[in-house]
Amino acid sequence: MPSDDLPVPVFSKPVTLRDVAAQAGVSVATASKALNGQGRMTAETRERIRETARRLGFRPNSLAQSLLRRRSFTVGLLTNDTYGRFSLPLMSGISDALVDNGVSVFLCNVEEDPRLGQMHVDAMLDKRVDGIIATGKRIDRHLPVDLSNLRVPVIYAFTQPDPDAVAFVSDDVGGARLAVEHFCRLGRKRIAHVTGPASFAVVHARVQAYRDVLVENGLTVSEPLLGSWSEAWGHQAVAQLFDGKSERPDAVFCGNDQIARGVIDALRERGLDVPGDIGVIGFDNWEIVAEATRPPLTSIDMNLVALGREAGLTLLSLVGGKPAAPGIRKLPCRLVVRQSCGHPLDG
Amino acid sequence: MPSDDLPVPVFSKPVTLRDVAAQAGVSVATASKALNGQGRMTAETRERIRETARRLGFRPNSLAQSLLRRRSFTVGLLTNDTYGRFSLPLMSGISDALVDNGVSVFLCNVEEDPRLGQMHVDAMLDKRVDGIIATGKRIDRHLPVDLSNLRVPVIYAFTQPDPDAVAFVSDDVGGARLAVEHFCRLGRKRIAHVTGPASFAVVHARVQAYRDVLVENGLTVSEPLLGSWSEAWGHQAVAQLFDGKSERPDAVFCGNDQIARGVIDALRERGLDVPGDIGVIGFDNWEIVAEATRPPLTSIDMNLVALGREAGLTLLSLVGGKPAAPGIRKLPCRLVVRQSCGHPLDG
DNA sequence: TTCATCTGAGAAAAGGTTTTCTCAAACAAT
DNA sequence: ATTGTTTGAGAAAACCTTTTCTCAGATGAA
Repeated sequence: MPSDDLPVPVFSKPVTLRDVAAQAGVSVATASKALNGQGRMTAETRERIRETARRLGFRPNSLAQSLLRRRSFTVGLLTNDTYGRFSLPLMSGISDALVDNGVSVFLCNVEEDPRLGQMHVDAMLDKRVDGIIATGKRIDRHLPVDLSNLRVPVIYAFTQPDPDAVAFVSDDVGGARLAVEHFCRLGRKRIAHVTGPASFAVVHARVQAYRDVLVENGLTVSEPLLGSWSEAWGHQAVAQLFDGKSERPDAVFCGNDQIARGVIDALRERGLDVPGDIGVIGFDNWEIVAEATRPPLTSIDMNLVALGREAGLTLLSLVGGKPAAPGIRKLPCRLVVRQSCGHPLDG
Repeated sequence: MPSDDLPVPVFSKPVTLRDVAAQAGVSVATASKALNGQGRMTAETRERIRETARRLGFRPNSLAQSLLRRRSFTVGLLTNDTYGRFSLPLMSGISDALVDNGVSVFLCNVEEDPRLGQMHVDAMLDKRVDGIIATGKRIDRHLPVDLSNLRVPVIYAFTQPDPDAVAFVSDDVGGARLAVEHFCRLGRKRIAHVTGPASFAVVHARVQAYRDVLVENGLTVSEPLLGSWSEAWGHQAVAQLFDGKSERPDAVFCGNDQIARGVIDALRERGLDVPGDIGVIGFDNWEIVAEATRPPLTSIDMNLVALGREAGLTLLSLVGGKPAAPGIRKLPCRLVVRQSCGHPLDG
């Protein structure tokens, strides 16, 4: 027994407003108004049209709507970080903020290629995106694209912004302070800093914060060890720290979680106990690393999902016509305590 | 001295074909034909229109074009893997294939939420995507969306497909064979297998391949150790392998790189040399893990970028009207030799 | 009855492009 | 001089929806 009142799936051509109007015996204008709650008509007419639309499985063609409204409910997301540790949570936050508002996201990877970047920006503009978000894997490098003087609003998230643009980045200085201050609170006295290469702006920012906190707490500042962002460097750094030339640290603040992992492994190999003898704090809170470390790694989380969400929401308000003050907004990091930093020491 | 012949950036409204036509003193129809190389007109007229368009910085409105052509040069990419190890290289390959053909990608994360999934699929269809690609983080699980009987072609990549759909997955059996056969070629005799939980289909597929290769080579098959996908399990597994109850292995094939790393660390802690005493091969070739392992990890790469590219190209040909045989295509893995598997043994 | 107001609904324009159809002018052939 | 063909270019329809304008009929007041 065929059930005639089930919505019939449409296989061939999509059903248009014209179809609905014809079925309901009204004009397309009336049909449109009925479905959008606009215009004046009898409740009976409106309901009949709505019912017809429902029965036919009508869905308005966004292309036609966008063409008319000059608003596509679509934004472009540029990145140069395909495999990225940072851009993924970022993008997750951005998507969250946008899809909740019915906005779709064009994802474009521009690599390091200006030609590719220009191509993508042009394509986005041609497709009439409502706005563009630029994200990257480094806070101190530009994407290889020129986003100044576009016809749509632009937001930068975790990448070097143009002057006078609206941008969101993590507060690296604050994050570094969180880590070092936590060590101070725990009673550690000789806090070392092992971090990445000097070519990164964040390295200098965090080093400065590290120094500041030590001075504020009346502790002696030892020279930070700059290297690469790798586990191998963490190993090496431990060798340097324990070469006997200087006083042994009782805590190490690391520039990222991979370095921290290298440090912890090297310490264990030397028979030193973490956190008993030496506390370790990492940076990035990359769970896959932080949780595999023995003991699990205390780390600084840059709240990238929240940062992305903030960027998305701000873009939407910009698109909606609300102005936003240009400038760089730094969003706070948070300390995620696991076991590698230890408990308060006695005394 | 102002240079009048520089292209003037357009700040306000986008310039339309109508503007170009007016400036060039022709009708929009003629202008359209001139720019698209269609119709008949004097070379002079065509060039004048082209020059005018160039000068005005004209770019056709994709929305209008798509509306008319019923083709948007846009595809939707569904995933349930926001942070994923697997979906990222996959997406990178897909994007590659598509952007080279001028197609933009809507990225949609559907999490595990069928309501969200339906929302995204509807939005894509409303925006008249030319096709949809579904990717996931697991080969043996469906995305929480129904993609059957859509009006556009659908391709599955690295996720459980609907019956009769076109799908691409990695050849896990082949990959496992590559690893175990490599050990055999190197002269290893007692090859163990440490892998993930039984709830994963790939675990069984690889176990079977592992057994087959051992039998084919006349080696004794020891019971594979099933656990979790973590480093910690790798550690534990080594404890089991060396509990003295059974003969010690001289090689371990691991279900992923994290397990392999745990295995190698545990072996080193027991004073065993990798690859001297025991060879280790991982799976996934996650460079960040494989290269940080000491010694660097030999691993099986699933060629996910290539898989993604293949999926993208196939979708395009489907969109172009060329039929594709339904079914699951398995793409080969490859062995990436680093140091943990060792060199051929004497004898 | 006449005028004003209100009501329900359709006609038409707009958004920007592509494509088919039409047409006048120029030219060649008879 | 008449007919047929080619050429260059414009008019108009189409894609689908939204919105403004228009209008006939109904209602109410004078």
